Amino acid sequence: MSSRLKDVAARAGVSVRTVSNVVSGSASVAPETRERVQEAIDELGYRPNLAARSLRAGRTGIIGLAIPELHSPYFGELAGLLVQEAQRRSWTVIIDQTGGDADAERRLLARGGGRVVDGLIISPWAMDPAELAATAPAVPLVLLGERSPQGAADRVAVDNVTAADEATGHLISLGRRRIAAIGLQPHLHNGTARLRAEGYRRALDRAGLPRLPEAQRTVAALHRADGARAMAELLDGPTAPDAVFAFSDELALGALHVAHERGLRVPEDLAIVGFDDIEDGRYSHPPLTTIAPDKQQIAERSLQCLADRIYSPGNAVPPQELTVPHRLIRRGTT
Amino acid sequence: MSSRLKDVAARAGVSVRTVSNVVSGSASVAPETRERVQEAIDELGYRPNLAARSLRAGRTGIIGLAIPELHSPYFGELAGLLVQEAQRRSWTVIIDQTGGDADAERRLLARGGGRVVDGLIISPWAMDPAELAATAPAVPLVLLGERSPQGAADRVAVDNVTAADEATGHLISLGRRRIAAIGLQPHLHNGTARLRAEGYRRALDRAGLPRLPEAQRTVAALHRADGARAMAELLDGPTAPDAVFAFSDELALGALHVAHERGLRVPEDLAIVGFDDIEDGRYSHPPLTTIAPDKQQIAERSLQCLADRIYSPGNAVPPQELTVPHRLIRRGTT
DNA sequence: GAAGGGTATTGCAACGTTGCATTCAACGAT
DNA sequence: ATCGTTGAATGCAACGTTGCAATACCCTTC
Repeated sequence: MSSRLKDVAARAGVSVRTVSNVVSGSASVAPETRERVQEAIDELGYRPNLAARSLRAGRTGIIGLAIPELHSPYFGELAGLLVQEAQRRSWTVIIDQTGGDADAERRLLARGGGRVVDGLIISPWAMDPAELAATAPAVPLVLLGERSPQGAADRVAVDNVTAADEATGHLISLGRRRIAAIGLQPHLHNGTARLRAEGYRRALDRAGLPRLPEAQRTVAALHRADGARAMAELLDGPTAPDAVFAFSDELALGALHVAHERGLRVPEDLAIVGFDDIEDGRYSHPPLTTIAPDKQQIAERSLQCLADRIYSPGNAVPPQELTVPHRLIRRGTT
Repeated sequence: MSSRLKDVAARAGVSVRTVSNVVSGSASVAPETRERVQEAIDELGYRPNLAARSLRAGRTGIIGLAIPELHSPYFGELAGLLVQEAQRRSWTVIIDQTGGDADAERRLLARGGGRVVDGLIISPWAMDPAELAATAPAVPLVLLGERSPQGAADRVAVDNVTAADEATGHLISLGRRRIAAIGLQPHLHNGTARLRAEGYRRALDRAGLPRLPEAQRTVAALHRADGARAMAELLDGPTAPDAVFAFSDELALGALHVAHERGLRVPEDLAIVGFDDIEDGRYSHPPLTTIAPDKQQIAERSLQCLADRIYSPGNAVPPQELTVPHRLIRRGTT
């Protein structure tokens, strides 16, 4: 059933080493020998044993990708791009779902040391960045979207503060004055929400608009349901907003849903800006204005970082902070 | 940097084998020895080398999952469930994106023989089922949603014909008479679209409604854009439909989008039923009526199949065809 | 005090592959 | 004819782990 170099060698009447040479193509092999070996390989259906290869080479050709949720459109799209980009480099991707669970993230880092993977791309969510830095695994690490504390690892992200500032500024420029924010997550160590909140406040301050605490809504997660809940709370509150900046497109879509339910016209009565540029947002009714991070670049540069560290561990540069571009895409909700 | 059993053994002053015993916990070790070894492990930060373990054990603890697109909500949600379920069984999942590309699917099956993976779950798309059966890899295989030709592998799917029949029947029961179908894919070997079309036609026949060729729209892919295009063609055609059965929720959402654009009221002027029950559909405006496959069961039973074949290759039963339940979820579009 | 049974520890070998060094043959140049 | 060079094929060893079998030791029992 499972044939080895040895079996092929026996069948072709050559040594194990020669078969290995044919398979790898590294050394020179006489044409007729090569042909004979190839025949034996085909007949036996030989496939190299990657565990043995990895053991020998000290590398697996596998990288790990850890994201909170695969089923969320943003991470789904990003994972798709990363896998695609990894294939280009003939890497295989192991995907892990941490589910916003700190334990799962810890387990993952621990396994990173187990050297199943040559490198790790992680989008931290629940784990304390300081702990993350301390537990740094035995393999090269790239952080997505999270500022690592003392530069423990390479990091790829958009400029969240500026992006949120732009989103809010866009609403202000449309004449909106009661601008709510949906998506604060003070309970999580993940800094993304904090940065976006900072950008939101900065834009308000610059325009001389008051920061209303009740207009800044905390959410448990970034799903549509959370956005819907927050929107309902806002509309039931003392001062209904005339615009909303949601920290993710999913939140925005949830908010949009509630706005429709309540009979509000979008964007006339309520303008909405999201964040992520997921595909759904292009097909919502009306289509969603959003901040679009350059996901393709996130994927490319993350893998570039990993490749540099995996293949040239010698000339290790200090951890880098890479900022990928973003842009405001104006659609129907503003 | 990378410590081995040998290093730990040297430090703790015991043999390599004893360290291995401590790590695996299989044999009995004296408490004080265990403690001494554990200290050495902690100090050196020892992590087992999984390549070596796999080589020894003949198993990797990794299973492969091949889906056409990670970024599509349906596959994203399904992948999430599968990964979660795999974690429960302490398996790691490698995800591969075939992109509806037959070559990618072939490459994957070939690699399956490379024994990086102990088993493979594949959602075939572009590959000819007959070829798929012929190329059966060296590892256990589970097919998602595809009827394998001569029962070459286990298969997990919903009853597509019946489900499509129910969806169409639902529209008929609402009094609709000009019911279009969006999602035919005669160019693909993937049988899913064909089965859903069959169910659609069966329902029409039973109700004595004519099968209008121009009401059965072919699509290139199952995305919103394809649904939008097909809907536009239908509305520009000679007889505008009063209902649409879309073979996926994404198609349905694209169609819904165009319906809004054209000023049609949904469901009054146009009723829509989708297929998949993706999360977006619950938050569209109005929420989407759809056929919901039991994704949790798809995940559970696929992995159960794999586990059976991986751990008990001896008592190999013939390939099974598992049908998972589905149900019609009525929401706002009908 | 010898025999028997259990516990704790160990050495050897093997999983399948590839790097290194070596061998052997053939050929062209001197 | 001899030497050096190149091409082709090979054997040995090692990657880090664990199964198997063997050993050494202590304790109980008659």
